[in-house]
Amino acid sequence: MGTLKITDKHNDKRKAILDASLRLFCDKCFQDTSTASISHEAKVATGTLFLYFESKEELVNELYLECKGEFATYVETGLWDNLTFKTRLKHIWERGTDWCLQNPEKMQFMTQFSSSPYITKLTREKAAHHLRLMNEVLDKAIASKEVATSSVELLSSMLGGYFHNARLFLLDNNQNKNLKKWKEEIFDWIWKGIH
Amino acid sequence: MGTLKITDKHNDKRKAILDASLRLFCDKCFQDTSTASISHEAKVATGTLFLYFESKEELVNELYLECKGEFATYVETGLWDNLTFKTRLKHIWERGTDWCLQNPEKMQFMTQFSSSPYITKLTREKAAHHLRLMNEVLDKAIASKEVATSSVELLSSMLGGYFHNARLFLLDNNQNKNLKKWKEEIFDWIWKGIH
DNA sequence: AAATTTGCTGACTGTTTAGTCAGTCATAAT
DNA sequence: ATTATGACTGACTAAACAGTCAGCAAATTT
Repeated sequence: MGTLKITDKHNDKRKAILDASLRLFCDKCFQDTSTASISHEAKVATGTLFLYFESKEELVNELYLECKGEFATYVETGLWDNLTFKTRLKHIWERGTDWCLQNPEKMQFMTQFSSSPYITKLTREKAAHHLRLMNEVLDKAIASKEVATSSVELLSSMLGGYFHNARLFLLDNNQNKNLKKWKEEIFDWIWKGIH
Repeated sequence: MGTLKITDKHNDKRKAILDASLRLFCDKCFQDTSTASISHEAKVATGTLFLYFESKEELVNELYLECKGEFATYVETGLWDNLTFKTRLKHIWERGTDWCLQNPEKMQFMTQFSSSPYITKLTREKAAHHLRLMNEVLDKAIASKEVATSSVELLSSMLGGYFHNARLFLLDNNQNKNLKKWKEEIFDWIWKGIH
């Protein structure tokens, strides 16, 4: 890859390619989305894609990281240290849900690629680092015995899965007028389970 | 596909191809597993695969259906009508967990392909039909008000996700001596949440 | 105004793959 | 023993794809 100067114009093309990738990867899987179709959707030449990203794999890893980063930034905004554990957990639940409902494509993409072999270990580590504030909330709650569990890993895994499934369910039923009621019902449910 | 007589020999080849597919699909995704490699692993010629399955897609759909069917049969064995809801839910949890721990490759394959675009709507419907006894348990519990929820879909989705995540967690920590304790802790957790 | 640099283009290539089909071989029927 | 059947084979093909590169055009420098 020739080194490109980082300018506004540069970022426009880069963003156009990432946006096009997001749309296409949601429709088809990694292998069935050709670099040619991404370039076409982004309205750049086939070669341009490889100026901005070394390979198709690097492209999808970058996209994954940007989505996770955006999610983490949104969720962790306002997650102050001095709040109670329940308030902080509710904050994560509320803002996480909001972001997912407002960014269905990004949510779908992250779900689809979270178990993909094309996302490298390094990318996963970087993504986990983005979410470190959220993990701190759990760690502190366990340390201060606010949650009864025999294993940190178990709690973290279950809660992650819980949130994830619930968000997917709400996303599937986004049109429904009971959305707000369901959101509250699910949180109560989670809280009953872990407390 | 020419029509093949169904004999023991026939079933041997068919099974060899399905077994090889399972092993390879766990390693790589659909697109990165070539029919040539499946044939090689199954010790048959490349053309033979297409005598038993019309296409690579039909092969993966058949494999998916066989796995789901095997799981359903195992879980639903002994799931009698006359037991209490809690006993029946515990039965599903216990046997579901056992099967997953004993069939890690099939579990991995089902997880990987449950959100794959290569599994058709028809296959999903057939798979759901295999699991209808389990769904009956939920329906009856809701009808008899043993579970408080505002939505059958919500309960079903959350419980499915719960079980699924918990099984994945136990599978990841299969070697651990706390396995039995964790299994019980998770069930109590689930029960606390829904009851 | 000329020269140089740099972003961008898209036709092209080497490789890989699903699926085919003409032919072989083992078994069964006559 | 001869013929017939049908499972099985594997070299082959047409299509698709990631990534390249020689050249162009616009911007920047001299």
